[in-house]
Amino acid sequence: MTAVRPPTIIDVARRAGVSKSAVSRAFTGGSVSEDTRERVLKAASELRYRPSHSARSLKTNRSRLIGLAVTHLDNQFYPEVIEKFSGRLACDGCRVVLFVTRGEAGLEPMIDELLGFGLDGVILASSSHAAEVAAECTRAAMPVIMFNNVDTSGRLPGVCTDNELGAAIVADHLIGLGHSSIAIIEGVPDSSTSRERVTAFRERMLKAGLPDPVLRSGDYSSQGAAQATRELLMAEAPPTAIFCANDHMALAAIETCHELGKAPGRDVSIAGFDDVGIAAWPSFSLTTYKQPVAAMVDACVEGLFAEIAGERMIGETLRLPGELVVRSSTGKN
Amino acid sequence: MTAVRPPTIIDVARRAGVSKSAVSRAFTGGSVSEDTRERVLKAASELRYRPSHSARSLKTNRSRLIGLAVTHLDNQFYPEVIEKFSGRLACDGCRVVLFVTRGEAGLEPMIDELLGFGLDGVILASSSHAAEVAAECTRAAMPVIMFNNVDTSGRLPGVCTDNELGAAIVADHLIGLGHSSIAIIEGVPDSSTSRERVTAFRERMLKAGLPDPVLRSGDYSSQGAAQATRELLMAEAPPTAIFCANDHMALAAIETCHELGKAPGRDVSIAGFDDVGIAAWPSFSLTTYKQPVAAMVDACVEGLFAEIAGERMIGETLRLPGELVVRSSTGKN
DNA sequence: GTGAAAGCGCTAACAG
DNA sequence: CTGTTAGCGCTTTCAC
Repeated sequence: MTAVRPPTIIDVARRAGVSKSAVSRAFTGGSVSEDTRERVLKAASELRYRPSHSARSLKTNRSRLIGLAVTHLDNQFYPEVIEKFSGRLACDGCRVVLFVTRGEAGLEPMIDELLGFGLDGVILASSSHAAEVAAECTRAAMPVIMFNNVDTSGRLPGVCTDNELGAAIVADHLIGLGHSSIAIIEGVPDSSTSRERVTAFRERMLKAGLPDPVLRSGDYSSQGAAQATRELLMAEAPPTAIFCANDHMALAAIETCHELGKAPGRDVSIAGFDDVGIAAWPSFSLTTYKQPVAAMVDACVEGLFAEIAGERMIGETLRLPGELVVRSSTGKN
Repeated sequence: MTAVRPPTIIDVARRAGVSKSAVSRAFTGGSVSEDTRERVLKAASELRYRPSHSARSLKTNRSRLIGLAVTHLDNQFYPEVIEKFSGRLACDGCRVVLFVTRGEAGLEPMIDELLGFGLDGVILASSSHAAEVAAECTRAAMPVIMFNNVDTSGRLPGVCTDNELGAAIVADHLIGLGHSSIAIIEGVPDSSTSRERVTAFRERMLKAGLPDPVLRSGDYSSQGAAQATRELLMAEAPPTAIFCANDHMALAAIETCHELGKAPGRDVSIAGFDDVGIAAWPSFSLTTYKQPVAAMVDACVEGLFAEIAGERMIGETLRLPGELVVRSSTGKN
C-alpha cells in the first residue's frame, strides 16, 4: 500500500482544466468566472482537496494561529477564558494554540516555543513572568497583547477589568454591611491584578476611616487561601469579613469556613473577584465582582488583530468595568 | 520605518560564512563539525534567528501541531484533560490546537477546520458526533485517536477508562452499603461513556437481584442533572442512592439535594464518575470512580504518534482501570 | 563534513 | 478573467 499523498493544487487544476492560479483564486476569493469557480470546486471536492496550510502560511506569512498562554487551569476562570477566546477567534477563522505555563518552571523555554510556532500573535493571560515574555516577543516582532494582566515595564497593549473600581465597589459593599474588621487575602504578589485589587480595596477602607486591613497571601492557590483563612479565623480577634483577590481563593476560603464551623455570610463574610461559574452554585453563593469576560475577549482580539495589522488600537491598557454580584456569602455584621 | 522582516536561514549562512545546508543541519541535528555548529549558532543568536515554522512544515510535512477537540469546558474534567495533554505533548515538542465544540451546532464546519490547519493528528475528546468527525478524518488520511469515547462505527483507536468495570465497582459499593432502590442519571444518550457506565451499573444491580433502576437523563449538563435529581427525590418513593454518569452531574445532584433539604451521604447517597478536582472539596466530598487521566493521556499520545508514524499500536480501544474513591457523599442506607 | 540545487504547495505580481 | 512565472524559507538528496 503506497501512502496516498494528498492532492495538491496542481491535481485540482489539471482535473478542472484550468491553471493553478485559477484554483488558488477560487479558494481565496479572487476574481474568477462563475463557470471556472464551479469547475474548480467540483474537481476539488471530488479529489477531497484542501489547500495546504503550511504552503499557504509560507506564502502569506499568516498562519491564523494565535497563541494563548495561561496558568492554573484549575482556576475555573481560565477555562472560561479559553472557551471564549476559542469561540471568538474561530469567528475570524483563527485557532488557539495553547501554552499552559506550569508554575514558575518552564517559562524560559516556553518563550522559544511561543516564537517558534509561526503564530500570528500571542495573548498573554498567564499571570506571571509576563514582562519577560512580553519583552522577548516585542524583540521578535511578534504581536502580543496582555489579558487580565498589565505590562508594568514596557508599553504593551492589554485588556483587563477595572480592578481598582471593582475592588473599591466590593469594599463599599462590605463596609455598607457594617464590617470594619476586614482582612484581605492577596494573590501572587507580583501579579498586577492582585496588586491593583488589594491596593484599591485598602485605600477605600482607609478613606472610610477604617483600620488598615490585615493582609495575607493566598498565592492565587486553593491551599494558600485555605491556609490564610485558617490563620485569619483562628486569630484572637478574627476579621468579620474577608476579601479574596479572586474567586478561586474565595471558594477555598468558604470551604475552610465550613471546616472551622463558621457559616459564610453569617459568622464571616467572604467576597471574591471574577464571578466564576461555581461561584453561583448554592453551596457557595459567593458575592463577587464579575469580570466582563466576553467584552474583554472581544476587545482583546480586536486589539491583537490591530497589532497584527501593524496598527495599534489600544493605547496601553484598556480597563473595562465589571459588575458587583451580591450573593449570600456576604451579610450584615 | 520599514518592517524589519525576520532573518532567514540565508542571513545566518552568510553571517556564519557557511551554506544554507550547514545552517539547516546545525538546527536539525544533522552532522556538522563542532566548529561549524558553533559559528552557526552564534550567528543565529546574534541575528535572533528562528527557523520558519511554515517553511519547515512545508518541507517535512510535519507541523508538530496536534488538534484537540473537546466539549463542555465547564465540566472540570476537560480542563484537566487539556492541561495534561498540553504538558504531555510539550514533552515531545508538540502543541495543542484547541477545538471547542459548542454543543450540537458548528460541528460540521469544524471538521473542515480540523483538517485544514495542517495538524499532524487529532485527538477527539468531544463527546458527541465523534463518529462523523472520525470518518471524515480517516478519509482525509488524518491520524486520529479517540479519548474517553469509543468509536462505535469504524475501527478507530481510542483510549478510555474501563467504564463497565468502574460502573460495576460503584454499583457494588452502593449495594454493599445496603441500597436497593438506586436511580441512575445518565449523560448524553448516544455517548459511549454514558452508555457503557449505565449498562454495566444496571447489569450489576440486576445480577444482585435488585429491581431495575429508574433511569433519568441529565444530558451531561448541570441543569439536566439538577432537574433529574429534583424529579427523582420528589417522587413518591424516592431512591436512596443516585449514580450519576459523571462528576459534573453528580456535583449538580448534590447541590440539588441541599436545595431540597436532603443531606448527601445521609438522606440520599450520590456517586459520580471521573474524580474531578472539585469532587474532593469538603462541601461535596463526592464518592466517585477516578479516571486514570495521566495514564490515559500518555497512552493516547503514544497511540496517536504511532498512527502518525504509520503504525498502529492500539487495536481498537484501550480500556484502562481506574479506582474507586470513597468519600462521604455515599453512606449506609 | 560540506555546498549546490531541486523542490515542498501555494500566492501574487505581471502580462495578456 | 486567465495563465505564466517567480519565489516564500526550508530540508534533503547528490556530488564532492
